[in-house]
Amino acid sequence: MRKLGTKLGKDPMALYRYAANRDALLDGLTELLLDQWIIPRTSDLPSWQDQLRYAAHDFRALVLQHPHVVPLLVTRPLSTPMGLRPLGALRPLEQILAVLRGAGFASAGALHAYRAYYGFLIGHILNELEEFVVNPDEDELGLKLGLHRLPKKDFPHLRQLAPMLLGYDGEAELDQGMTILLQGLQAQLHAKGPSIAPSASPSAS
Amino acid sequence: MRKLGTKLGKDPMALYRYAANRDALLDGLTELLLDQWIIPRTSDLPSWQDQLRYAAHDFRALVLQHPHVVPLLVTRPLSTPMGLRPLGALRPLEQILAVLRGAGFASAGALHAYRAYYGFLIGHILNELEEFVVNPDEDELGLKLGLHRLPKKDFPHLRQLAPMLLGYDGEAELDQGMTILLQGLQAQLHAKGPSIAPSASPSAS
DNA sequence: ACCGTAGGGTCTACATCGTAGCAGGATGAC
DNA sequence: GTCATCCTGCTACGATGTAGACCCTACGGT
Repeated sequence: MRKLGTKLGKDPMALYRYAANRDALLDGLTELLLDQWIIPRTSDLPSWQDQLRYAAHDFRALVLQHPHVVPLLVTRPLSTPMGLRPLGALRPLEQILAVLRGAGFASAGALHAYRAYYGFLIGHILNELEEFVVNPDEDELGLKLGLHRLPKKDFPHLRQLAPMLLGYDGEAELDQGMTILLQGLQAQLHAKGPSIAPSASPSAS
Repeated sequence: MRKLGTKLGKDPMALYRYAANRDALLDGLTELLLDQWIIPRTSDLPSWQDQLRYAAHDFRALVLQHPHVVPLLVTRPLSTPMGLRPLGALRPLEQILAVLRGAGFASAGALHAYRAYYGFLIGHILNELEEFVVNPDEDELGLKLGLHRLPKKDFPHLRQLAPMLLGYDGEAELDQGMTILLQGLQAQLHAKGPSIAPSASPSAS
């Protein structure tokens, strides 16, 4: 607030003319971001898998431009009920549901599919934004990543990962994950009927 | 700090004998939680898919007992490089890598598979912990979930979801997602060879 | 020309927070 | 006895979010 105020050359209190409080302002940030998320329309991209795949890459590109909003993106929904979120933040959800319904999912199936899709997507983002580099100037891999600290006995596999950690290709990895997920969803769709796995307890608590 | 201090009947400053600062204390919390995560050993559960499935359910049960650490769990790694995390927080990672290597994944493939797995897992958790209920006392679904606020024209699909939102079964949904993911990983494993999609740059930097 | 109202800005003040600095007190080794 | 080690407490400082009041400017109606 104070920092933002001076950044704008205004009094910090001036901000409260535009947002009720700090949290509301942060909610606005997430809305601004989510509202930029483009979900291809069925008329532009006939295959629903392609639509979702494209949307996933678009989302990734978007949040990578604003990595600092990611913590907000994941923590705010934990305290703000869906019904109270700004409309701009719900638009992508609605559009994805539309894509899924159009693909043939029943309404419950569409919800499940959306959850799997979006969950996977932000899970990937969280993975991609994790830090590994400890000493950027260091040449030796183990030192650069701080992995030398780990006992060789207890962390043999982790210590071997150093080269792969640096060669991370987030886009390829997301695409690969999407392939898995979309194939899985398609299989569920073709299985029709229950659409939700016929295991577990039939009566919800 | 102050709150915690009074809760313990001690001076807030006494805490600083045990943790360098607030952040370190929060890191300790996540370590405490992650260290309770049980990854079944191959000797106990021969199928690697079953191991990962079991671990996923265990993780879910664990964090549902401590939902307030979830924000820490997802945001802390964004600022703490992997190499600096406490050992207890890295142990599950190491064990999962061991499971994957044992299943036949090469070291790069194991990393990719781990990322897909863990990303999917926390994505699910974030989904499951989202709030929807606005007015718990309200009987009418739309009002209860606050969905009445959404324009019918713009949010037809979302408004239809009310009944499904309340009948959420996180355990079944996680299990279903795991089925998709594990099948996908197995397919990658059997494809052998590159194990990672044959695109992108072959030479790591 | 006047006034009223609304929108936006600033100042001050307060409670709350994390934490540095120092001063004890308790315990056990020698 | 003396010392070192560990732990606790007090005080104080700076930073933060924000309530409350006051003020300035713009503008429409008359």
